Amino acid sequence: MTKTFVSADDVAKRAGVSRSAVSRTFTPGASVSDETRQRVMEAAETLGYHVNQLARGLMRSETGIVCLVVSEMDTPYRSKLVRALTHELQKAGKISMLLNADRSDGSVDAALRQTLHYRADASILLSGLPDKAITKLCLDSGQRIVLINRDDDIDGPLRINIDDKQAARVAVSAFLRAGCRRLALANSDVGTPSLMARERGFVAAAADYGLDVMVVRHGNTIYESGRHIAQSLFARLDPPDAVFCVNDLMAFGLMDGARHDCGLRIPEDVCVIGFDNIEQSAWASYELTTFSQPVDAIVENSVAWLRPGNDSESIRTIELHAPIVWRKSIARKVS
Amino acid sequence: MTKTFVSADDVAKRAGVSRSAVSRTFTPGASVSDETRQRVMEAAETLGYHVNQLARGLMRSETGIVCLVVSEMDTPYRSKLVRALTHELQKAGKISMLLNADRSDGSVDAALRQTLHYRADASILLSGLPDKAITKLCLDSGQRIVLINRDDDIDGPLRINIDDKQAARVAVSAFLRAGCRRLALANSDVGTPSLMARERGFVAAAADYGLDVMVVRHGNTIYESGRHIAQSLFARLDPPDAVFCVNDLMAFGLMDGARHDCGLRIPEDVCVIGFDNIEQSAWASYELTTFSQPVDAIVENSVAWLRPGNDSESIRTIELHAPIVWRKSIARKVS
DNA sequence: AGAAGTTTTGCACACGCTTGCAAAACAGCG
DNA sequence: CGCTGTTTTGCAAGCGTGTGCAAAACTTCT
Repeated sequence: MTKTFVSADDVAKRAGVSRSAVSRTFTPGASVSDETRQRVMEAAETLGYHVNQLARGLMRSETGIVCLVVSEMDTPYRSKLVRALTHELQKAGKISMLLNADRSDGSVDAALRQTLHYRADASILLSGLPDKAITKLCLDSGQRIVLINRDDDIDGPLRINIDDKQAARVAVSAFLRAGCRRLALANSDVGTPSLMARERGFVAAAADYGLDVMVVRHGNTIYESGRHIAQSLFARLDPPDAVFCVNDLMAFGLMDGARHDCGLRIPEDVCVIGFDNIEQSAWASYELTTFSQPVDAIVENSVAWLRPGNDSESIRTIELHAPIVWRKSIARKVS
Repeated sequence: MTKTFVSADDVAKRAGVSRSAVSRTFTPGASVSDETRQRVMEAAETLGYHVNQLARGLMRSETGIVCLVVSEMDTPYRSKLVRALTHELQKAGKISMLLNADRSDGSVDAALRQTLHYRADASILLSGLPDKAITKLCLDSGQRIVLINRDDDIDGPLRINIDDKQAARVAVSAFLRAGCRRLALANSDVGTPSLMARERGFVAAAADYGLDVMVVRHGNTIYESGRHIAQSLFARLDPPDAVFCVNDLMAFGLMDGARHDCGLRIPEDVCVIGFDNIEQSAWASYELTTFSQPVDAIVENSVAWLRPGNDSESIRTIELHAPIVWRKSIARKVS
């Protein structure tokens, strides 16, 4: 347990130069002669020197730290997003702190506090909704905030949303073209803005065609809820012939429920559409028609917003399109 | 863009005390009277003060930062582990930095360098294998290192491994009891120590019973590879009646391939066992018998190792048991 | 009240870095 | 060689915190 980090002073001594020279060597664009840079680099290499970013962050206004606030990150869609975000952030020279906001109770706020403790340059929220006071505190501290799929009305953060309404409309028309008439919607009890937007959009679009929708909400936005909903939906005397699930996980549960619990065939007896287009949608057991989350665009926009020199005043909300991906969970009814 | 963080000085001025008093208020166990603590807390609250952990890390030897190095983190098993780790680390007062080691080429080394840049207290490696020189550098800097399922022979890190050999042996005996005799093993080309241990363990255990194993390796350790392997295995004149897949994702691919591409039934025509026990194993479409990764134990041991005051000299390797989880992908052959 | 013992408090230095500023070194030129 | 203009370099002052040390304040006891 020596716990001996090598400092710029050590390197300076070894290279026979001043500490400033070392600092400048590792500061892009600073004025150092090729010769000293060479010697510094050499000394740094043999000593194993690494700039202390904590100390650097103390002087500069940027720390290079970006916080990702996310709950239930082992969900396929979330983990995909987190992977893509960290990857892109690293490419942009940033480093990501992962803040788990799992315990529901005020945990997003606690996470944002950590964000302040570590003087993060920015925070990206994938889950939950922060308290306005804390959000304001972060913004006042010069932090940038990105809200992904959280439909907040606070001014200051960048909001990236999916056009859920539009997607829901496409879902309805897809069902109708396939000859379905008894529409159902499977949602969770969670009530996230985007989930509710999908539900409302679907119901409204159906209403435009004069159709009612059986809306069922249950539990969390997970597989088991979908399966549970299948059992209650297909026990009805007027069971649906088409179900729009607010995400893929619920869709898989619903499909498995329909097939294995209720003895139904998909798409012959019932058509299903999901949302997110996670890996599993393409698996042969599901072949789920679903809407593709524009992960790349989300990431790209988030990272671009963090780059200095973009006028933070101009854009505040970005709405992205989620295109439908056709697979085999929907097909024309033979009448 | 004010970028104005409030410092301990501001709080001190507001509360009418010295800056030391503020510092001590936020240092557990320091000597402050109840009255001043009260006043400091109040001032801090109204001003929105948050201790600068970067500066604190400069003085103390601990930064509270733990780095998680992981590639392909959207894999179900990995994301589950990352979620559990961050959760437990947060409970222990640590914060996790997520380092994406996706680009294969030396990216683990680059990640470990970041680890040094931010003076992390510890690093936990879930993927890849680091260069020995860099590992040594980290250790020399007083960092603790945990290698999960990387069977490295460097001395210094804590190594947490699964008893793959034992699991493989259980798999063989399960197949034999079910009446299977033509065993196969589906592996990827990746060649991770743990994957190879499963393969070798399975082949060796089968040999003990005088049985040969058809070993097939293909691509990455993912769904598609499993499906591909199914097609090649079941095209043989002596197709297997039991397949052990080195992870669940490959098992799902293999099952879907067997069922949807080759028209086989599971478990009637072929029995399957996987590894990891991820969410999807319990889904009705798969009902996969598999080995459960002891995620909680892995996390618990990792975090315990980071706690100060455990004698870092004593334990170096922990081998954990992965119990089998019985589901329906294996059943007695009717002979 | 005064002595002795216990908290509490403020000062000042250290941590490892960046950066403005002025001195030093260098290059170009007559 | 001296003059001017351009790099390069070292000094020193910060950045926001923790902490040893001695002075100050408070307690307790005779």
